[in-house]
Amino acid sequence: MEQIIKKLNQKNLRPSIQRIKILYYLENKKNHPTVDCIYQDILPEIPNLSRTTVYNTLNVLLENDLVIQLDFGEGCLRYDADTTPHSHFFCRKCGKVFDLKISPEDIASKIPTGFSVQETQLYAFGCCEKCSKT
Amino acid sequence: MEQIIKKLNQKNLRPSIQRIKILYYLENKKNHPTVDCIYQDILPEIPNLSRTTVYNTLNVLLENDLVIQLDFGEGCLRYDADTTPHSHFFCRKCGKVFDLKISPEDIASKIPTGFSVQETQLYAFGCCEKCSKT
DNA sequence: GTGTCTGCAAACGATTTGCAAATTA
DNA sequence: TAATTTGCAAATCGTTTGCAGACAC
Repeated sequence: MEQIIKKLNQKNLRPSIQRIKILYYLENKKNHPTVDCIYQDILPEIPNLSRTTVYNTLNVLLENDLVIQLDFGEGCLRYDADTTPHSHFFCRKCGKVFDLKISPEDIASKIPTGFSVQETQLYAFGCCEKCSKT
Repeated sequence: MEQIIKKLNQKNLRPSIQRIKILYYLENKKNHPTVDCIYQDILPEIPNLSRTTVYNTLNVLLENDLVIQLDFGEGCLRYDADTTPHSHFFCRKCGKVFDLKISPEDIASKIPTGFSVQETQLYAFGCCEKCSKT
C-alpha cells in the first residue's frame, strides 16, 4: 500500500483513494482485467465510484508508464500493471489471459533494418491447458 | 477480375458488384485500408454505395478467410487480402503499414507446451525508413 | 418466384468530454 | 485557497442491427 503511494508520488500523481485502489488491484490480482471488471470489483469498497474515474485513472497510469494496455480485439481494453517486456495468450474458451515470457525484443531483432522499432505487441489466441482437457 | 468472381463462387458468395470491387481493391492496392478508406475510394465507382455494405462485405470476406483483420489500436479496423502468415509494422509518423515476413508460426513455436495455439498476431510500431530520414 | 444482398436510419456500446462539486496539498 | 481530481450527464464515433426494397439465380 505504501509502495503504491510511493509510485504515484514519484510520478507527481496525487494519491487519491481511487488511484491507490485501482493500481493496488492491478498489481495484486494480475488478472488482466477490463475496465468494467475493475469497476465492478472496486465498487463495493468505493460505493460512489464512477466508471469515468476508472477510465481517467487508467489513462493517467498509462501515460505515466505504470500500466500497459492490452487489446485482444474484444471491443474493449484490458490493463496490466506488469510493465516489463512480455507477451500474452488469450484463451478463447475461458477468456483468461496468460503471460508469456516471449520478449518483444526477441521479435524486434527480426525486423528488417531501416525500421526504427519503438514497440512490439504479440498476442496469441487459442485454448489453455485446462480448457484443452474438457 | 475473373479471379475475384471465381474466389467468391468457391465460397458460395454471390459475386455482387460491391463484393467484387471491395475484394479487387484489397488485392490490388495492398494498402491495409480502414473501412472508411475503402468506402471513400470505391464511392466514385459506385455512387450509391453504403458504408453498411462495406462493413457487411468485409465481415463476409473475413468469415470466409478471404481477408484478415488488423487492429493497430487506432479505434478502427484495417483489412488485408493477403491471408498468408505474416506480420505488420505500423509507422506512427506517416501511418503507413508495412508487411513483415516474420511468420507468426516462428513465434508460436516459442509458446510453452500445454497451450493449443490457434492464431498469433504480431504488431510492431515505430518509424519507417523514409520517415526516419526526415 | 424465392432467397440473398443492399442501403437507409436507428441502435449500440466502449470511451471521451464538459463542467460543477468535492478533495488534496 | 489554489490547483487537481472526481463523477454525473451528455456527446462521440466506429460498428452493428432492423427492415423494406432491389437484385441474383
